[in-house]
Amino acid sequence: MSQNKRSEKSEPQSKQNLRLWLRLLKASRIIETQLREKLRQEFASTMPRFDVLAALYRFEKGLKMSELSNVLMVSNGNVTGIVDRLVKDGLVLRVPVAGDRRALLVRLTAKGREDFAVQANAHESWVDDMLSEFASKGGAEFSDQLDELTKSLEERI
Amino acid sequence: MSQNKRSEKSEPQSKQNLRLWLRLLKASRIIETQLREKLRQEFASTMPRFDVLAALYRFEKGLKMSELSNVLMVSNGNVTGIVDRLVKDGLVLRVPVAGDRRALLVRLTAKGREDFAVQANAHESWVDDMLSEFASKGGAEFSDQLDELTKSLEERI
DNA sequence: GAGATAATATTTAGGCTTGAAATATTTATG
DNA sequence: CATAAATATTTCAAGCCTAAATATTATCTC
Repeated sequence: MSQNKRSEKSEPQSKQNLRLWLRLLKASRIIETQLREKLRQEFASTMPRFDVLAALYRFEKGLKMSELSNVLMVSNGNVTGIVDRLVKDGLVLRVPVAGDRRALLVRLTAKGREDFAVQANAHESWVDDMLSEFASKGGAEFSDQLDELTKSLEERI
Repeated sequence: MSQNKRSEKSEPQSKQNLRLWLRLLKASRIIETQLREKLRQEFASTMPRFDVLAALYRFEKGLKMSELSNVLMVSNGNVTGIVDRLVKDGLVLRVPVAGDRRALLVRLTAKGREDFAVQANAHESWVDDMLSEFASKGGAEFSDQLDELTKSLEERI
């Protein structure tokens, strides 16, 4: 029971916030759906795979499984399966960590690095195609507001 | 025109658009994750279930399976499973459509309607709690921009 | 009407996701 | 040293999600 009793008739603020969230979700889903379809069609891949490769591309020395799941903000068990499949496809390696036999470092293979570079270029241009029209009219400000929103959300945790 | 707002190197537009998308995705994920956790903890339910109930609550006469999947922007086969479970839990009914033996109308039961009303109130206040701080500083404009973004995205399809 | 095409819903196969429990290893404590 | 606590990862069960295949019913065209 929150201290805000929004059930009063003349209190549209919570409705406005709800609408804001629904709009955010809708825009996000449209973009995500299109990107997922592109990844599937062009590279026979998926968003989660792309996200893992992106993280490993950025951290060249590799990431431990737990670090990977932190960076991606997904559960531990989730990453295991995705990495399993990437290993099977030769894009990623599990390397033992010296001095800690519990941990494994996940790293891109040469092929993984090459493949991702191509995919990342395509991905960037897909996003650009989707957003360029909107962004030409105040996209920078909007982007900054999104950043503020995220910060405001993270403060609450 | 704030095209060269960044550094002297003038980052390409596509990078800015990519950042916009990543910020949108991040904000969306934070909210979604928190809502999902709340639904699970408070009502032993999930987002997809909530979404289905919300759609059926809005369309009192019920929706065909295909209409439901259109409204929710998810695949046909997906809805089948969710509705199966909602039927099993007594929140939803499948009703034959007179004159078309292919189609089924999905409708809330009395219990479904009652349960959802409670959940929707809670959901609205969760969202309000998350967004009220941010929304107090220009949230209305931001919301309108989100709406424009969605329209711009939908024009491209 | 007959046959083709479209609409509707389900099933299937494969992958994604979570939280909880299980396993293995390391570190801290008595 | 022994044992408990903490850390790292995997496994598991359940549900979510998609695209493709299937089955049934409706509609269209000739």
